[in-house]
Amino acid sequence: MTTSATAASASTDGARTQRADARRNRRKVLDAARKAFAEDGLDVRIEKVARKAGVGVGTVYRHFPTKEDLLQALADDRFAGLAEAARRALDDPDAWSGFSEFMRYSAEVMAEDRALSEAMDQRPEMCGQAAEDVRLLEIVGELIQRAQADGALRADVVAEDVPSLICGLGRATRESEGRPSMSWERYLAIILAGLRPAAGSSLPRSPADS
Amino acid sequence: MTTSATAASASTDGARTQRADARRNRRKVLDAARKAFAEDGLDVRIEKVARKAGVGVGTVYRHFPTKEDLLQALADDRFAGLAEAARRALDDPDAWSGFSEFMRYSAEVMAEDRALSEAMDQRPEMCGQAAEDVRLLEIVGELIQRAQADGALRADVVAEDVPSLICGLGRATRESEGRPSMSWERYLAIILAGLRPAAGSSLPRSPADS
DNA sequence: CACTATACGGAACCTCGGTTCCGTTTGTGT
DNA sequence: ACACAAACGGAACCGAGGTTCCGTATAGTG
Repeated sequence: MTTSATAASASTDGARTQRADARRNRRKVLDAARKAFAEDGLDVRIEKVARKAGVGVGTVYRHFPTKEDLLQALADDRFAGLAEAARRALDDPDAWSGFSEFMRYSAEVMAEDRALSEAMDQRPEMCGQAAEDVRLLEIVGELIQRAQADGALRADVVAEDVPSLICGLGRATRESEGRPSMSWERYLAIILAGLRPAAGSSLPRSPADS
Repeated sequence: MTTSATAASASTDGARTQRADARRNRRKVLDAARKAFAEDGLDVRIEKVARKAGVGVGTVYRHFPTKEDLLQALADDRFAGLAEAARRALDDPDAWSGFSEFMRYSAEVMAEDRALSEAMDQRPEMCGQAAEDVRLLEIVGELIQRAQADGALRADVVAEDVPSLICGLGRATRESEGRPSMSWERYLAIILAGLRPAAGSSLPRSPADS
């Protein structure tokens, strides 16, 4: 079956025999889907994706048998990007700076992609799987431990918290789409501040007050 | 046409002539809807609401011409509750404590009601209207200013931030439904910590939050 | 107890959007 | 240039779920 008889072209063998335009269209669909999902969230119409890609719905479906499959492909992509960013962050000599840079990057991605944050609480398994595939939590875990070892990060933070926080951040931000004055950066700042170890360790509780 | 002739019973005149069981059913529907929406989010099936309420779909529709109307009623209710809580918080002699109690209350509501947080970013106008109706932002604004005057709250926080933060909090929390180990309280703590004035900026630390 | 307006239940209806199908077009090897 | 499999486009199909309709049951009244 694979590399069937007649099929020639051979080329890179590894590259499944596939017509050039097909490969091109796949790319176009993926790109259009990325934008469309980012704009409209989980319930974009396939037809809109097709239109944006300049192809027919049939074509979308040949490349991705199901809307869910398309979403999955997108998710895998995004998570791969996050994992990549997390790895880069590990190289930062300063643990806290690495961690917060990673948070910033993630927040930005989340804020720009409406479907991503929606998927995170409407398709937990899908995201879990995607994250698993790229070892995201392991890497983030390291990031966290390094920062905690430096005493730069609350001790009770766990790798699993990060997706939730980032996701909440994304959500919080979207609210502000209308009002350009409000940016996700402010929220990120608040959360990062909240993640520093409590001033007097444990909870900030002082006897006196003003 | 209106208040047609025959119609009697009068009673409180203000209370539209309405059969007793109708009133009872309306209540049942509303309660069932509250639970159903909270569990399944914006896309519960009306039929499920009906089943939970122990009535037929037709009945649901007599009381609420549209799913959207039902949602609106629920939203109004929730926002009224929040406004109420905010007013109570204003009575707290300690500004920060009042503010953080309000945040806690809101987070709890958000965490328990899946539809509410979904509505906040999928039906902005609806929520905006509901909040408007109960002057929510005004009250929260006061809450904030009081806390800021005490130097207990970051100076750059605005009333409009609260819904976003709370909403994000709700979202962040839902993620953890499966793993009971993770509670919204941790996230609330992080955000509250992040909302204190930046460490450097003088002013005595204020009292408890709990 | 009889009567009627009000409510009820739930089957039928309608719309929307994902998915399939098939006649047509196009890339690729000869 | 030719032939054919691969790929395409988009109309048609189908199930899901919101909404409507109408025959039946009931609260309220004389």
